[in-house]
Amino acid sequence: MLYNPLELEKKWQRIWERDELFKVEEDPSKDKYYLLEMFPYPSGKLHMGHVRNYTIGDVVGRYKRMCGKNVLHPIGWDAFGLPAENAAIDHGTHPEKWTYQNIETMKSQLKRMGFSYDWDRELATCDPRYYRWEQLIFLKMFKKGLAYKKRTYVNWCESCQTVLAKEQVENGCCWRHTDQEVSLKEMDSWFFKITDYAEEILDACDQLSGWPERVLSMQRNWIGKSHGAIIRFPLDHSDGEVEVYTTRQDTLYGATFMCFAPEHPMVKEIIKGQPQEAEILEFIERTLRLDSYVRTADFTEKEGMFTGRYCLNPVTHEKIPIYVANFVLFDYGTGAIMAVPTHDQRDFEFAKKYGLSLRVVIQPPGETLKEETMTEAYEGEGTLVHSGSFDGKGNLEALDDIADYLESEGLGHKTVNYRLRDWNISRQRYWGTPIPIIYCETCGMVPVPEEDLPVVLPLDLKIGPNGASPLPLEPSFYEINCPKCGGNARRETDTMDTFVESSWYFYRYTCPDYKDGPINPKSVDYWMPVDQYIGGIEHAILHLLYSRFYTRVLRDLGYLNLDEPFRNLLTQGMVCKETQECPEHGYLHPDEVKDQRCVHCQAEIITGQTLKMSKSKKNVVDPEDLISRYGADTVRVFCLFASPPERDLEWSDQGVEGSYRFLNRIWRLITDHLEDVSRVPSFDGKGDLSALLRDLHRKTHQTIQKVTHDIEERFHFNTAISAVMELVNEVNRFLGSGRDMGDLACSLVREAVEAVILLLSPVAPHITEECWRMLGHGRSLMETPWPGFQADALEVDKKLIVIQVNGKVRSRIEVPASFDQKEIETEALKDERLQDFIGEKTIKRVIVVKDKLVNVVV
RNA sequence: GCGAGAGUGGCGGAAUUGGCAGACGCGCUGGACUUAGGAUCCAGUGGUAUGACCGUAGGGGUUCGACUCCCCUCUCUCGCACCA
Repeated sequence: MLYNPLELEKKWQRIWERDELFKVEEDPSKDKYYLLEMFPYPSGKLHMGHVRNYTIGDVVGRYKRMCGKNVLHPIGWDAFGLPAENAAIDHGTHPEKWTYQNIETMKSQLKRMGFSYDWDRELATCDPRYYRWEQLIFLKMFKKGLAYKKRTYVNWCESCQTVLAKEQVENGCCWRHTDQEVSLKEMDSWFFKITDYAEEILDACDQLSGWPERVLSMQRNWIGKSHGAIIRFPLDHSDGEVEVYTTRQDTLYGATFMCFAPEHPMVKEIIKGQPQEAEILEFIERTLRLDSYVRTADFTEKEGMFTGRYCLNPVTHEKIPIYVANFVLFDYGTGAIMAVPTHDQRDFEFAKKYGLSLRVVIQPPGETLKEETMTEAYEGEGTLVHSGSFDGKGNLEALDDIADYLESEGLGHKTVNYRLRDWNISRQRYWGTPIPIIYCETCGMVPVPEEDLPVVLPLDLKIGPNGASPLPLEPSFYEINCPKCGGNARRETDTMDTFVESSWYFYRYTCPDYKDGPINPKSVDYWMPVDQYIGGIEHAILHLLYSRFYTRVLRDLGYLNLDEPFRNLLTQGMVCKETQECPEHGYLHPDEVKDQRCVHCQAEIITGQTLKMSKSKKNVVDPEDLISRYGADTVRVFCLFASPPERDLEWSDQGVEGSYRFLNRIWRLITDHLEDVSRVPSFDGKGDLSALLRDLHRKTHQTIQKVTHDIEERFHFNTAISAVMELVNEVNRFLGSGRDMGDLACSLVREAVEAVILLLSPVAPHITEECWRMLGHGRSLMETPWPGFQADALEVDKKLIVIQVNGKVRSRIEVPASFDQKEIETEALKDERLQDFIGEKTIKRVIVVKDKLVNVVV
């Protein structure tokens, strides 16, 4: 009988579905285990990244189930988003149709992989039954001031035709369109007040012991907490004042000028009527037109313009000039800085360029700096000078003293600053959750009454050829009467960032049909937090930060009693593959290469770098092709065997073949010896075993121990699989040794074979299920307990002792297991090979490591 | 520049409370079976001057003993970066 994965996998998938083996209910009598993989965007079909992510999860899920846990393992669809609209523009398909077609395709692919999802909990975020709750949460946030609207400079992506959050800008470009530079645009946008939770989210990082340090450090970095002071500088020409934020209040006496960010609203006020007003406005406009990457790049020179106005240094009372400068960031601190050219390199360069004055206020130890001779700023520690009553103090201790002084004089105060900005959630897009707000001509901004939810996204609209959202052009959507006064009103036509949907979907999985609110408290109490979350590192900031924020919002709205959603996080590595290039035709798809030549022009191909699989590099492998060639089990085995999950996986067609061969070996092992093995029960632990049988018995239990440890403690499936391979090799050796196969021998082989099946079943569920039934078992492996190992089976009667001379291995001896240290030493010193090495030399010392080695120092 | 992680055969990777470096797999070599072999099985496979030698990016150190701990250097990956 040949191994026919396609037929056999289909059969078991049908049976699992028929018997509803993946369904799960709340059961207070059982330990719950919430296993979650990041839900996919329904982009068309599954790619290898999905397959790897979901395979890792499925192994954990099946393993935990066999260990007796009540496992929640849901899946759904992150179904709003721009690609659906792009498809609509390109192919004229409506986003809804496109999305649901993709869901159908990908769902059947997931099923073909044999993943153990509870499909009854499936959700799609573009379904009004989902997003209506998101709108309700929005309204509650709005009422608490956690959602607010403001006019400000925002990041605009021309390709997306929409605004982006700060987190969605990478190197000055859009996170989706990595070659589309983001520009600044002044407009009204909705924000979530994530900054209110900055401190809490940052603090809680220390408690997330189940998260990779890498992710935590990225989050801490992103929040960017710093300690400093706000200092107020009075304007010279009016009663106004300018606030600056600094972490270096110790250098305040050396502040000889001030710089505004070009966006700062005060600039326009103070230059009004100045002779250089027009010129400055032109400079501001020119600077803001630059995309943020160019503006902040290393090669961009620091530039500024004098505003014609002065302010007063609050401690020296000197008049200092006010500049507008391109390098000052509007959205950090107060958007204005005090410049201390002697102790800040950027300020130094700026001062030199524009001939501004310098004053040293920190002298380094054993050196005296002079303004006229300085060639760069001194940013180190030292003693304060020219700093009034603070002269002579160390600059670090003066940090606090000066801040206290400012506070007592009413000139400023200590403060903590964060780099994190509020989350801009407005999107000028169609395929998203409508923001439930109405603008009334008389009442102003009015929230949609809760009983009117959901604000349904109309599905009968066509996206224009320029890609812009049809919502602002559709009177039947935006024309509405004010719910308060009944007068003329207009709906908000922005939709929400799709990251809002993914910030709470894992709560909805616990109660997908709950009708009385977004979250059923009973279900959430039972299932949350997520015990294991698995996904790509690319969400280290975006999705994971937003989810941590949203959890706190939901908590403070009274929906849950929880601070952190994800107890343990596993960030799996990327799936990579060699690129192949033709000098003529560029990157080539594997199908376009034959015998190392380009199929179009016969040119020899160049093998390029190993990079993340991507359509643009054409170094992709279609999971569908693999499944129909080898079956899902082979794909699963390879994904896990090739590397540990957190590392990148390098694709290897030959490695896949190897995994397929391994499953074939198991298949033959069982089918070839089925008669022998099925006529006896598995070894019951009774009876005297010969040394050979005891070795096999021991290997079986060692393997159970190792596989359990590798999965349970560290998710190292690659070593778990190799341990099973070793056991298979051992059984084959045993069977090939031509021994007489008595009942006892058969029962031990059966024990070993059953261990192979059980241990491998989370990884390759189909073939193992088939083998399990062949051995006469009636129930699914999913309902079979995970095997335990017997400690007495691990016992050995002889131990191998390594003998070293001066730390180098020179010999090995076997001693009875009962030997103690002294006996081992005596026995080792008798060893002939050792004696040869020692020769005439005198033994200085002998180190004995119990049960392991003897090191003789001569 | 700051922060995090990594560097082991031809390749993917094993080995971490310091104790036989290279498990397992791929590839390769030889053999068996065969009309055939790109199936299967068996044997071998870090280097080498074949030594009792060398070898875990390089250099130092601690130790009886270091892939593992400490110091320095190099390389690579990722994140942040004119953050005041």
